[in-house]
Amino acid sequence: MRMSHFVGKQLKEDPKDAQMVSHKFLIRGGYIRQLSTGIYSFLPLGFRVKMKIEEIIREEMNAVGGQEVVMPVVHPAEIWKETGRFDAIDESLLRFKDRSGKDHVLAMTHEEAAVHLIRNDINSYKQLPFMIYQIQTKFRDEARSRGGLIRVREFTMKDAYSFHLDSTCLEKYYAVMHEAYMRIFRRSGLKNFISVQSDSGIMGGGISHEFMSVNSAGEDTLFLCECGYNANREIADGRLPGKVSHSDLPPEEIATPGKKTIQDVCEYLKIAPEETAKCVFYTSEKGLLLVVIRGDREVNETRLKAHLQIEKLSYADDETIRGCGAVPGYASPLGLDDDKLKIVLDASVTEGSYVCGANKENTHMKHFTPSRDMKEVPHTKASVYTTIEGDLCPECSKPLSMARGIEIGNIFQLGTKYSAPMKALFLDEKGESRELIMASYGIGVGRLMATVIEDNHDDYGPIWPAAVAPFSVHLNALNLKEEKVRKTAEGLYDAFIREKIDVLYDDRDERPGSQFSDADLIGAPLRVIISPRNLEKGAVEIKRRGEKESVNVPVETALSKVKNLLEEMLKSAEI
RNA sequence: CGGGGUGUGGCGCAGCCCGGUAGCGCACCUGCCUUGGGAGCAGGUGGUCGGAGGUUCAAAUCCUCUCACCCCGACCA
Repeated sequence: MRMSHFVGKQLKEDPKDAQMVSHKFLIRGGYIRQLSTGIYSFLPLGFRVKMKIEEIIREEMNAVGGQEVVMPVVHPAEIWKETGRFDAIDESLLRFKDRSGKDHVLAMTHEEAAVHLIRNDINSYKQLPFMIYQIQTKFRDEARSRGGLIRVREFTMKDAYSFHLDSTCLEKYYAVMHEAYMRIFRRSGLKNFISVQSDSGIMGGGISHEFMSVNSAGEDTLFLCECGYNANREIADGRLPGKVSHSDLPPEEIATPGKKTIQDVCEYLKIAPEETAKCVFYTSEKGLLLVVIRGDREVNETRLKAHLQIEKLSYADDETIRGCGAVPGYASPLGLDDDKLKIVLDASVTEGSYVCGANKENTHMKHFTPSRDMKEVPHTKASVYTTIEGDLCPECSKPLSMARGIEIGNIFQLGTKYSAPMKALFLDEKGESRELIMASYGIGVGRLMATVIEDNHDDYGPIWPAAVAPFSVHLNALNLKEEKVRKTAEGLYDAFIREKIDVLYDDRDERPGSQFSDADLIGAPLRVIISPRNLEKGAVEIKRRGEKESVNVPVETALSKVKNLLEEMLKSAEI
């Protein structure tokens, strides 16, 4: 490609909107342009990178038996009603009517469409297992998009769906996909990524993993251990460090006038928050809930929902709290109207003694010892506190460290969550009708592209790994007015094209500084420079993006040298 | 959805407080000159100042409403 006619200009200044490095370079480099909040066009440069990434994904999906399909972006509401998600999902599912008034949605994911696609086609266990995948546009009406391609509303996603006859088969394939994902991210050039256990939320069923690029600008909070335990904050199960103090004394009331918050109580009584227990009231579709948790800890609502199998959770108001006999600000799990609420005793307070509310205005109680005092009170035990840095690894008991991450992919074991309501059945060996067992696997292509920049850049622009670079070679001709320069450059350009090497030829009569700056933003792994200075010695210069040193080679050997270097770079990326 | 902020040529901004009919840098066009890290000189093109209404002899500037976009938070299949 000749740069003189290449669409997508490189910008000198950072766009005002951008905070993240990848966002700045994607705009400045001429990769993408924003059309609306969270909605972007891809310029030729961005499209090329996107295609390269998609090709890696395609290869890896095909390598594990994937069969590529295309599914619609516009779905009739019916299939989403079959699974109940039409009503269950919030406004992020964009709903609209067609001319006849029929409800439709813009697909945010394709479980329903995939099941619909195969349910009449699959009827025997002999056809199982199999996997289909798509690389397509999806839409989620995110409450808040940000960070360029990191969090958008319209995006390209690779989604795969596998179908199995039993959970053994599913688990086996799930592990195969996990490996394929690791290869995809490695080949794309990510430097620091991990898979973490995650919550499956509305998606579904059982075990799930998120693939996270560790990045301080990431949106997710992760807890990591050197033993290999990695978990998203939503599912992390760090153990509490330190000893608990235990008292054999009976509960004893203590006046705490006007002290309603943990902080106030602690200052007043001169104790630490971890010596208190607090009562957190929630309303849910299963009624009023009370979580008794250590004063310094927060309730992890994701874990609470998962534990109680509920979907909706919100803080209860004071009036509701009084309704079960509790006094807001001074609440205690003791002496409540037990059939009006469900009490959850969090693992942070199952042992030890605490200061807790006394269910009386302006009064708390000391020596509250749940293991003893809760014996007569109906309750369930659960671990629903939020893990913090320094908690101990649930697997090896070393302290956990905290990190931020960008979610670049996820895999879910769905079970029969979709196949059951959508009646995707097959006949097993015994001739009995059974529901298909499913899993789904997603990768955000644009987000992955941005993350590759986050992991591979310097102050001047992206340093694309050869496997995903928009061009392999950036050919600079310094001073085109010199006939010799022009001839050599044109000759090499033609040679690269003949050899099917992706080359971007800067044939503009720009000064060297401008050419180099633009080349840095475009980030091709190899730069070939033709200049009067070098040509006097019959040489052209070859330089790797991101490295200071360059080599001069005779004009005649430039082509083969470039070919060798590219091969070498690609090989080192294939692991 | 809550809090904060910004809208003025393609991009980045000044002008607004204190009303008088739009300016700077970059980019772009022409010419000269220059060629190893975003040169220089000269001359140009391009904007109903996000939109609507109002106040006024006069509005980018003051008032009201509205839309868009950004940041923090909530949410996130």
